[in-house]
Amino acid sequence: MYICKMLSFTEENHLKSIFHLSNNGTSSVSTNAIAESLKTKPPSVTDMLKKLSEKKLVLYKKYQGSLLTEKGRKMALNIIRKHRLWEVFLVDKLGFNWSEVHEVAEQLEHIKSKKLINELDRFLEFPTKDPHGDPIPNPAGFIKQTERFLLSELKNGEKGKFIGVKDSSSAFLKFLDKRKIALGSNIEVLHIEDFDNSLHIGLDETNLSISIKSASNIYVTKI
Amino acid sequence: MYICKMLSFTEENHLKSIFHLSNNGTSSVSTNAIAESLKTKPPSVTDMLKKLSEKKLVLYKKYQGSLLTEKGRKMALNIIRKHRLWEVFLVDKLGFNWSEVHEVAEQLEHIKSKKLINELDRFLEFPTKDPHGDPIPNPAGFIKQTERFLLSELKNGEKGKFIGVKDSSSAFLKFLDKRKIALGSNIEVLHIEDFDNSLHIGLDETNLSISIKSASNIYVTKI
DNA sequence: TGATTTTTTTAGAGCTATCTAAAAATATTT
DNA sequence: AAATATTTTTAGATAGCTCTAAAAAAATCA
Repeated sequence: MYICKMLSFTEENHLKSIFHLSNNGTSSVSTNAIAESLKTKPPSVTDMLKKLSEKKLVLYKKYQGSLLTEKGRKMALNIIRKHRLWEVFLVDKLGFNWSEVHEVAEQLEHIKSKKLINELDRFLEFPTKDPHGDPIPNPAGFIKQTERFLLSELKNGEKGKFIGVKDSSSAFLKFLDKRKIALGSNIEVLHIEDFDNSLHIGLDETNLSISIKSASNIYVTKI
Repeated sequence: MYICKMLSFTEENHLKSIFHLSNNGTSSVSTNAIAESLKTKPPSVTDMLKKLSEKKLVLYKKYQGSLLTEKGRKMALNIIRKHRLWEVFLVDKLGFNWSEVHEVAEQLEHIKSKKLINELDRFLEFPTKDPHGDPIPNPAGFIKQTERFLLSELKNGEKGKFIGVKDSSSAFLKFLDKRKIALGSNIEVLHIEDFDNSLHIGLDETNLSISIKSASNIYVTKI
């Protein structure tokens, strides 16, 4: 029988980090990038890459960056599935704000119990998106991406529906809250300022200006 | 400001173990007993006791056993509070059987987030007992014990209400399930067998026999 | 009480995960 | 292409938690 030995928190975090840095596991990732994203140092990452490579979760060749294997990608997606389901739980059931859930979900995602996560999924009525608009992988590790654009990519006069954020830092989410920009909002690009590329946008019944930096963190579907 | 440095899983498990082995933190506990309950070896426990003693969570003197300080007792109760609230969640919301929750709750109890546990408490509507009938400490670490007896202590003809189990091993809980002995059941001692001390009991509309060993694992209130 | 057994601690080692400093490989610039 | 800069790895150290084997203390027994 095939036994998938249990991974440590650290191993799981590395897999997740590689996944996020690699276009959903499709491209290869540098050691430094992983270290930065995990707030650790490159030598620690090198050690871990060797270990994950032995476990056939990562393809690793010295100095050549690292790439998830199919098995590693599946494990990463499983952790992400857990993370996002817990985020839904925290917001929908416990009344957390979307800016507060990440830290707690980082802990909850490491709980090991198939039954727990499947029952949680059912309890939440099989959600497909987390509170930030990110898709929730199914138990087999399949993830459905809808075609999306950054708000900053839209041209004058184009309309989009706000479906997710790129950077889900607490600061940015609170920024959006303050301006009443919520998932599902319809946004129209009314004018793009030549001087600083800031956008004047129509949001529901009101108008406001946001910087190019903010617009580059907002995902929309064109409508 | 007073900062309570975060404890590791291992430290938390030791505190919890000492609490359970010490009549709710009132008496002192032997090193071997702790090692046995944590399925670890005595030298590991000795090391940990020194550490917890430095943190003022345990009173420890070489060869003299160990006793929780008030601070240590509070921390243990907080972990137990989390454990039991999660058990309620698993049974009431996710449909787990009471025999399946322990292992998962052992993981969930270590999640660090005050907000999480307080909101969970509210979401569960402030339960006072876990699925095995054990009381849930309040956020301040206060725990309410109802007067209880072992079924084996009851005399012929006495009646009790089943309110909890002493040993909540999965095997014993399944044993109770099979016999339809559930929390809240009313039990009457009809006869105590001289030969092997087994009990003939009345349970709701039926009668059955259980061994003295089983009866010594069942807590009741007299009615 | 003296001998024996049990409990507990010390000593020393291994494993994981982390780090810093220095060396090696790769990438960039001139 | 050579010099320089950056990235990555190696080497060696530290900290937490675990173990076994042996020593020390306490408890039990005869």
